[in-house]
Amino acid sequence: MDLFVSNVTLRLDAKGRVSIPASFRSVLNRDGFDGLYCYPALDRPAIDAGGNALMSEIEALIARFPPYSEEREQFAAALYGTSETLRIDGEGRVVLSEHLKAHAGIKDAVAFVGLGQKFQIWEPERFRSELAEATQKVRALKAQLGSQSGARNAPGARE
Amino acid sequence: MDLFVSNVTLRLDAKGRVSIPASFRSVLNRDGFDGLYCYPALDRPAIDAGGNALMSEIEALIARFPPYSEEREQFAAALYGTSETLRIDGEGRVVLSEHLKAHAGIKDAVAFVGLGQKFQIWEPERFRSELAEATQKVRALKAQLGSQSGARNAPGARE
DNA sequence: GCCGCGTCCATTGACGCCCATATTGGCCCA
DNA sequence: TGGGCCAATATGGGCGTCAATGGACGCGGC
Repeated sequence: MDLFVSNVTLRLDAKGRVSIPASFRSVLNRDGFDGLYCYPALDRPAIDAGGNALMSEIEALIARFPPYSEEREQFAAALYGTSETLRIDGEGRVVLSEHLKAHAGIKDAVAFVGLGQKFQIWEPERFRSELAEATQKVRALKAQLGSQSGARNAPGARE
Repeated sequence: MDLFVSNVTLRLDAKGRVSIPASFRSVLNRDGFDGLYCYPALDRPAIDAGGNALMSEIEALIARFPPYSEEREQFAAALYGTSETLRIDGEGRVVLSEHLKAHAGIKDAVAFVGLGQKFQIWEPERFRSELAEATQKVRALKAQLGSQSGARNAPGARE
């Protein structure tokens, strides 16, 4: 398995530590990255996290803009400038910075959500509502695809 | 055989384990995927399950959206975020998570239903009524088609 | 010093893995 | 063609290991 999938909710202990789910850790290990690369998600109260794959993605995104262009500088600042590399302890735990926790509204528990190439860290309650909203959108798209292609479901549509 | 077909009902044991039908397992083996990829079906109380073929479908669906777009993030959360890869033990059994069981209303038995590229897992009673309803629709459709060409029974129909 | 952080150790509960049994269904042979 | 043998599937249970969590110790730095 080389993708982040599923979601789990785990609690922070008194020292602010939280275990990274074992399945996510194994993906990170395979990816070969010592630590956890993360930054506040651009347009939502969550933390984006991942390893080398995520860093490459960001690099590619920024490389689309010409060097020294305004957009490039802004993207670089927004992504690189706010990112952190968290240390993972012997038990597979990390300590989120105050800045990250504030951005996501995290208090004493977090939800780890697999997104394929990366994963996000949410305050559990906020994730619940986000998920409900997202599910509605997917349903709408599926309905759209279904009506376009007649009785047959389009490839990729859920039943 | 590289498609999931037919349906079987099996019981969960005291530890919540349930055998995957041997015919389904052989398809999964051919597909080359160690484990069972599954997620709650979008608009019905069932669990979608499969191997690499199913994962590719999801991947293709998400790839429609550009990286870092809001839609992509939401789709990834709704699809990858709710997926799980279940481990298959030496006897070909899996343990369904509480979340999955809750979605499908599963208690102590499940019905495995082949759908070609993937299969679904239902609470047996619910599947019976779903099947009855589907049969009605197929009958109605068949009546509409009347004596047209080869309007034989549609695949999956029960007389 | 005191506080924060990093490393190490302990507990407990879940889960993976192994072995045992049964019941089904197919196959072979008379 | 019928009976019985065999194999594979479905199911039950025990046990060891690992993950998640909590806490202790020690080395810095402000």
